[in-house]
Amino acid sequence: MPKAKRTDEIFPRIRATIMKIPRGKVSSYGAIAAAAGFPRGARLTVRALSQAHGLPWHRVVAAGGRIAIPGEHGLDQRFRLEMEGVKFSGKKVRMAEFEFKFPKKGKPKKIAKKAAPRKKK
DNA sequence: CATCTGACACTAT
DNA sequence: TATAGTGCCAGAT
Repeated sequence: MPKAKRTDEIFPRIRATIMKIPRGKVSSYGAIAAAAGFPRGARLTVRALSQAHGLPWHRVVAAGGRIAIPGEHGLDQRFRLEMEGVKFSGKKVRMAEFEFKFPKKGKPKKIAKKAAPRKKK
């Protein structure tokens, strides 16, 4: 088995995560990456969206609900989100009301979780 | 193998 | 709010 754990698992995983975002909700690059298994892979989410197509890219925003897409595409994204029922506060999405939380894998065992211990090298 | 780039996140000023 | 610097990860050259 697997050892694959390579970049081959990155895109498929991120794509699947993005697909889980329900209509009318949004998520951030960092949150998606973390949910997919890459706590620091915000850039990976970016790549996944840019390379793959067919994904609800308009439901993905930067931290704080900010639209990180330059040019008119950003306005397009905002328009699409409003069309789905998402409201904005100035230039940002009201994350407090529309940020989608991904399901934690979880196992119903005791809670716990301590901050993510960073791997040191 | 070294360097740069990118639809980022976070902190400091 | 805006700008700048730093860290992160993978791909492109």
